[in-house]
Amino acid sequence: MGRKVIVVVGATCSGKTALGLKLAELLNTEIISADSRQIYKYLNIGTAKPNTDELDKIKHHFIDYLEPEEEYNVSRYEKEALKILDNLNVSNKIPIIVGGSGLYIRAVVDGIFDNVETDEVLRARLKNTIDTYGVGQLLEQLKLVDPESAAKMLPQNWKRIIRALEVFYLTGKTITEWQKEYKRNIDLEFEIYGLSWNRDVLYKMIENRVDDMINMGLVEEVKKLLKKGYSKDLNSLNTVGYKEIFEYLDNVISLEKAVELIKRNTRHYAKRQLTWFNADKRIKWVNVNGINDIFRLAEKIIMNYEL
RNA sequence: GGGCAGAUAGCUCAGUCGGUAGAGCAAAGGACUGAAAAUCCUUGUGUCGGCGGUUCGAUUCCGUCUCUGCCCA
Repeated sequence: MGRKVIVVVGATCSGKTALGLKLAELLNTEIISADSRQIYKYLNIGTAKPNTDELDKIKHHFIDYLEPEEEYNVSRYEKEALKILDNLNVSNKIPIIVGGSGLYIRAVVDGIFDNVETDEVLRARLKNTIDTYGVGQLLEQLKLVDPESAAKMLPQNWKRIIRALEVFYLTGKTITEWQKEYKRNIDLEFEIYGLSWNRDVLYKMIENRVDDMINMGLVEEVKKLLKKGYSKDLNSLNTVGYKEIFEYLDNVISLEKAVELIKRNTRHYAKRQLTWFNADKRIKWVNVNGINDIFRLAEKIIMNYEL
């Protein structure tokens, strides 16, 4: 029987942070964030990052971990997260993973095939093919070598197509085959808890939180990022709450419209998260309807662990 | 008080030369293996404002009423 790891998932705004903090406090342990945006420095208000008090009180990993211009990927996340899980095990602490980035969670829980590194030269060449002949050319190539993954690819996802071809050209084996073969051997047992809210209530909370973000100075935060010289084309800034404010600052839309769009896009995001997590049958869903439910849940969860 | 224009899906509107209707947005469902807060796919039945009339048949034409907006008094 492996070492236990507690995982907290759920839609944005569902109280994951609160539950994680409570659990970490009760179990005297640390939090491993699985959030592809809170991982970046200077994205605070718009990502609903834990505040400085909370970060001082409980040690958080992968918060303020990257500069906004840094490229990152799930495979790196998996490796680095596993290292932290090891360290915590050594010091006899039960790790708590908290986050809404489904792919990151999956990478840690199930692993992600990592036999094929990236090859920037090859990528550049493939990108060149796209620029000259269009993405259809690459999709045709992929159809020939790996029809199974080609069938799932859409032309708009050219980065995914490049990745699939990259894997094939570097190894002579398709990404589909690699995925099927992939098996990871780690001695960890993940307990995944999902926070479930009535959809209408969740949406209402999302809307309130967006209003709060504006009151807390989201527009100023975005202006500061621009002043620091960060481009809005950065992946880190292709984020709900930031891209809409860029539009407002460029006078494309009004602030009112930007707020409305942030609310809608956050709802859409929450829905995508739920679709993702609902597919994972290992998740233990807990209905909650307020912060007290979350504290009660924390108490209940820790009863399963000897202190 | 008079005139004009509206009233159709949760919202904004289109349309039916009379055979009970369709777009965008919202919403819902889904996919996802090195961008993942990303990137995509699928889904449109609603007393066509109420009541009468004409008609085989009215959401569509006519009358009337109600409501909304604008204009004139």
